[in-house]
This record gives sequence, C-alpha cells and structure tokens, in this order.
Amino acid sequence: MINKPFTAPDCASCTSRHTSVFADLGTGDLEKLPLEKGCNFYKSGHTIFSEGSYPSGLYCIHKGKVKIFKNGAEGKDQILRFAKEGDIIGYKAILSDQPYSASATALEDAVVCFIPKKSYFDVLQLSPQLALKMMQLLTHELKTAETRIVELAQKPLRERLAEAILILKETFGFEENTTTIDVSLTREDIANIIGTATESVIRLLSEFKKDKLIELNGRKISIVDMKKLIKTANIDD
Amino acid sequence: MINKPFTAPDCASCTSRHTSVFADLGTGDLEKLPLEKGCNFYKSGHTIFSEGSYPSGLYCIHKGKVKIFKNGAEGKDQILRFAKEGDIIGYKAILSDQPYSASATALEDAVVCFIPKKSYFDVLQLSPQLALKMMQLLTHELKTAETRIVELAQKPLRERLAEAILILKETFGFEENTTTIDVSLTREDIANIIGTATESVIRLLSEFKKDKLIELNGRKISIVDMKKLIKTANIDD
DNA sequence: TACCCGTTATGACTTTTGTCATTGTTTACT
DNA sequence: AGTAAACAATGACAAAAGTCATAACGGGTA
Repeated sequence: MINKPFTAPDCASCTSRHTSVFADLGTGDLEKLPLEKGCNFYKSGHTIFSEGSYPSGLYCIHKGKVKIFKNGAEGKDQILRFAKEGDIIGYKAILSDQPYSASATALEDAVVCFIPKKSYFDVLQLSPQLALKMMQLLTHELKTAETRIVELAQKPLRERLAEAILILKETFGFEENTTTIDVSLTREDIANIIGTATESVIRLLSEFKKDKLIELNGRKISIVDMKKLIKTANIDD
Repeated sequence: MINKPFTAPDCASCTSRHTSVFADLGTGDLEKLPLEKGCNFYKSGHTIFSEGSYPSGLYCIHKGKVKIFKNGAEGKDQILRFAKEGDIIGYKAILSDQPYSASATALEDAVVCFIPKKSYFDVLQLSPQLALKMMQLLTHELKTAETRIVELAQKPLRERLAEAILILKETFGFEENTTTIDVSLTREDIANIIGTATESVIRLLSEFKKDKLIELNGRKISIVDMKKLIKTANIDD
C-alpha cells in the first residue's frame, strides 16, 4: 500500500499549527477545520498530488519534507519550492479552482493532513483574518517567485548555486550542533532548483569544496565558510 | 512638471473597470472606492512608483501601458510584467504592508488613478467577493511567475524570445487591422524580459525576420507566421 | 559477500550566449 | 529642421554552460 491512512493529529493541539497560516485562528473558527480532515503517510519519493489533476482540498504537512515541482520541456523537472512541517500546499489550485499547476513529492517519509475544499472555504468565509493571512501568504510566495525570476534571468550558475545552498539552509536549518544542512537532495534535484545540468552542479560543488566554502558528505552539504558563501551568492536584496 | 494631476474619471462609469478586479463589485461597495481617489498623468518614461519606497495606496491604470521591473545585479533591470488599462498595480506591497519590491514606469503617456490604502481596505473588509477576487488575482500572478521560472531555467534564448513575442501579442494585441503588436519596446526592454544581452535580442530578431516569422519596423514587431512562431516558442503548457 | 543499479565524478568537446568595439540609424528635444 | 544622445546593427572574440562518453562509487538486497 502506498499511502497508508494515518491517525489524524488534532489540529487544536498540532505543534506545527502555530507557525502556520492557521496560527491566529480563534478556537471557534478552528473547530471548523478538523471536520472530515484526513491524514496520510507518504513514503519517501511518493507523490502527494500531480500537476494537471483536479484538487479536492488542500494539504497541511504534519511531518516531513516535500518538494513542489513543475514538469518542464524534455522531461526535465523544475523545483519551485520546498515545504515542511506546518506548511500548507496545494492552496493555489483550490483558490483558483483549477488543476494543480505543479506536483508535490515527499523527499523523506512524511505525514500530511488533508483539508477538504468545503471545510476550508467555510473557514475562509467566516474568518476575514484567514483571508488576509492567505493573501499575505500569496504575496510572499509571489515576491519570492519574482526574486527567483530575476536571479534565473541574470545570475551566473556559480551565484545561483551558492544562493540555493543558502536558501536550503534557511528552509531546513542545520542538523543539531552542526553546520550540516538538514536535507538530502540528489545532485539532480539541486540542478532542478537552479536550472542547470546535473554535471554542472557536481563540478561546481567540487569547486566550492576546493575553495573551502562547503564540505560534502554524500548528499549532505555542510557550510564551512558562511561569509564567503554569501559573497559568492552575490545577494543584492 | 512631471506628474500633472488629472481630472479623476468616475469609477462608476469607468469603462476599464469592467475588465478589472473591481468588475463584480456592487454599486454599494463601489461607492467606497472613489473617496479621496486621485488621478495623475504620467509622461512616457516616468516613474509611478519605485522599488524600496513605501506604498500608501494602490494604482489603477486608466489609460496607457506600464512596465513593472526589478533592479537586478549590476544595474540590469528585469521586467516582471506589463500592465494596461483596467489593471491594478502596487497591490502586493499594500497587502503585505511592505515596501514596493519592484518599480513601475510608463511605457507611453498614461493616466493612472490612485486609491488610498484605507479606502481599499475598507472595501476589502466589506466585500468578501473582492477578497476572493484578489486572491484569485494573486494566484494567477503566481502561476504566471512560476511558469516563467521554468522557462528561464530551462529554455534556450530562441524559444524564450519567441514566447515573449507571443506574450506581448496576448497582452497588448494587434494594432487595428494589422498583425503588428500594439506596443513599442526597445531591444533592451525585450532583453530585460527574457534575461539576456541586448545584442542577443537584436541578432535573434534579425534571424526571426530572415526566417519569415516576424517583420520589423523600428520598434514595432509584426507577426508574419504565427504557427511557426508558436512552434519556435516550444510551448508545452 | 558479491552484485547491481542509480548516482556521482571527470574529461573532452561543442554549443550557446555574452562582451567589446565600431558603425550606422532613430528618436527626442530645442 | 537641426543636433545630440540614445538606440540598433554587426563582427570578432571570449567565456559560460551543456552534452556525451566513460569510469568509479555506494548502499541496499539476493
């Protein structure tokens, strides 16, 4: 069996919720949410939803890491963003009532709750705060996307890779008491973040290592010289 | 004088409104809008708002064409999108209560109305329809931005330029009874859409002309062979 | 343990795209 | 209408990044 049903955690006591878009909901509004809420276990590598299919609700990640990506030309994926505990995904398709424009796959074993469309819209209707929160989430995503457009359009590979590493660090943090980024991505995944060939990523990572910016250990990346790495990324915003 | 005040058109009778995000507002809600609304005339090339400055309202384009762009590294601009009659701009900054993350400049003489933050939020508060409309506008922008990310990351220049021409056609349409796209952009502007050097755009446009995809007349581009152009763009979504 | 498959690594080479220099052409302004 | 400044065009060259081929690694499984 691929997606095992999983005992749904209680939203009211979910520790992820406090960092999520639902954080400021009153308990009154919140009670609307868990109605019919489902929860599934996804094994690493398995798909939560697929580009082109129709959504019937949105997903809230209880545990695990997820990549959101689009299928580009000639079968090459483009990773748009990552999601982790407390993040909601698939809300764009729900709000616009259109098929998913991207796919979501678990990067490691994950537990993901499902909130049916109707429950969600009920809360949205009742809570202007949630509506505003959603708008702010959307504006934030949009701003991030626009920054990425500028970078893909203008920055050389070396800078994009350095920045990608920094963003992975911001998103997933370090493993406890280390400077090792807490996520495992293949070189191909990394290539699909910054829009380049796998070989180019491999070569550049080796260079970064030689230049003592990072340390490599299989798929784990450790940041050795954060300052130099930031400089290499040539960040201007 | 740079931005002459301009007699504000009446929102209730504004022909642009019906294609805008305000289209479905009842007249009751609408009456909130024109309160304190201002209107300015911007000469071609002049700035409506600048990246980094703080917003105090949003803008609704009554007439004219506008480019929205970010300043990238080494002084190179990146055009994010265009706006025309009936479009609102600067709403992202208002919703997120942050400085503008991009600048807006008139591409031709333009008349742009200004809706103060407070008026806007008043209507937003009263009208769940407008809130939903805004969310849908945001999701649409986000989807467009994500498609652009994939294209900038994966497509070669030739395809990106062909697609840019098609998008310009979609956005601005043809001049009456012609196949000439109704907008004048410098080669540099075009380069700043697709993220390349001006010289590359010049060279590729000449190629497209040689290949009988387009015709060039100063800054005006006419589409000669739409089918081939679409094929050249290699669109897959 | 040994094997196997997906991944990582590296080299040689090609293609694409950018940069610089120079010249010709428009545009916008007075 | 005249003029300066911005823009467009083109060539020669350089740099960046992609492709292809091949080899080595590595971790899970029979």
